[in-house]
Amino acid sequence: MTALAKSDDWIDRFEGLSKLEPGLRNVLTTRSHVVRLPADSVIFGPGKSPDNLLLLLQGTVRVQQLAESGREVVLYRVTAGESCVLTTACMLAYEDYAAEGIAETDIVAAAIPRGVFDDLVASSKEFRNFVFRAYSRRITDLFHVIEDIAFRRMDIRLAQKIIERADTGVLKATHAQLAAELGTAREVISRQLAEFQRRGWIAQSRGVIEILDCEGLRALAQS
Amino acid sequence: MTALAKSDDWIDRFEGLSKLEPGLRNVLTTRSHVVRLPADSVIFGPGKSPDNLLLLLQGTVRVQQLAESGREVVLYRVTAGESCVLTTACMLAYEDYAAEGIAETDIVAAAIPRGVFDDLVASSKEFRNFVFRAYSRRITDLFHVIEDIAFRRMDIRLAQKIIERADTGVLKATHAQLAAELGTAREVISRQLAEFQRRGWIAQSRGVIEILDCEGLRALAQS
DNA sequence: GCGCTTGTGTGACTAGGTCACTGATCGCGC
DNA sequence: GCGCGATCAGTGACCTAGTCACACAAGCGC
Repeated sequence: MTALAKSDDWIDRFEGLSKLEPGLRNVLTTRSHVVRLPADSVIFGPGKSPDNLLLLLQGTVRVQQLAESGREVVLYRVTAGESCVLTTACMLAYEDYAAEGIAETDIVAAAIPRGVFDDLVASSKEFRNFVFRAYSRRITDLFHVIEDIAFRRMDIRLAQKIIERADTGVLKATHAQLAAELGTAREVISRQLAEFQRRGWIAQSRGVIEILDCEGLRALAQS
Repeated sequence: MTALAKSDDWIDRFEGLSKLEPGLRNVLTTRSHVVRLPADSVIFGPGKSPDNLLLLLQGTVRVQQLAESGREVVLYRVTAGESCVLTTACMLAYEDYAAEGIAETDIVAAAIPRGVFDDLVASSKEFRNFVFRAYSRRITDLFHVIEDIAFRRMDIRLAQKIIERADTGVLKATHAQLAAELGTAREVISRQLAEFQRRGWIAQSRGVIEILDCEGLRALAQS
């Protein structure tokens, strides 16, 4: 709370905000507060619309869509230096959505109340640009999700996902989690991974995928 | 051009704008202009980002996503009384999108230049609400598209689409067009429609589907 | 009528999703 | 260390959806 809340240096972590006029920087820091949330917190979701715009300082938030069937797809992730615009500005109006945002790690974020958000949009062209660019970013993310789900092959999408999310050649995730990432069923992931393993691209153990042949995966991912 | 452009009564066709202060109504009418476009005009698309926000007065605009493979999905439609917010505010920033907006009928729309849009967002809380609600609407539409594509069965989606788009019991569309609506292949539509026909729910002829048993379709659509 | 274009029907095949399981592995309490 | 419940992974049978390569049919201009 204290150290971060009293300085305004977090503002500079946001590309579009660094050029904000000093007066408005002040508004931002004095009228927002820094919050910390543990991993797995539900930031927003059906029946829980937030009344703050969150600017993420540390950690990542996963935004996913749930179906009644219980299946899910990951829509996008908000990482440090990005904002959760869709939550505040959008969710207000149409409540029949089924997306939720979950803290994937412990997070630190600046929370801007609705009223302050509105004031800033009114008074700063910089801030408006920041907001609309953030929207733009998210919406193009959604377009990509749609394109992937509708038109791309699962093996390619899975290979991409593994490369994208593998940290130092190792990915800690269960088959069920990967299935939820890609909006498919667990069995499909199991079968695809078995095939990747057969080809010598990966090694598997419970909850862990180790990349053995990154080139093999990449070749598939790019096709 | 003339009659519509000189009066401001079109503003009242937009729910969120009717309460706009008189001064801003004036800004809207004097600094925007009414445009007419023929059916099939490309409003925006890859390589063609618009520099006006369109408020649709008459007609409908279809927004669809194209894949390199040539396949497409319809994302949503903008109808009279709605605005094309995603086009202006979003497309500015991230250019690597593959969505396009097409006039589905001849259209009449009020075109608000970027600068005027920005001024209005800055000066009117009403207008901000209008804009953010419009965003909200579109984004929830996208969520529904994702949910449909990822988790719903084709036969159900097709039945819904037929009901939704059939005018007085008749739908003029080719199988290929319906396939593009739903992001699937033409053959899939042909087979599903053959099945619907076999069940006596519809009759088909070249480019036309006639609903014979709306209840049958509806029962499927709601399951 | 003849040919062209566009729309539709079909069979064979592959990819992906569902269902109903079994077996493996882990953490934990005792 | 042992047993046990919970979680994770593997598998076969089956169904739905998408792909490919066609044939066939309807409208249209000339």
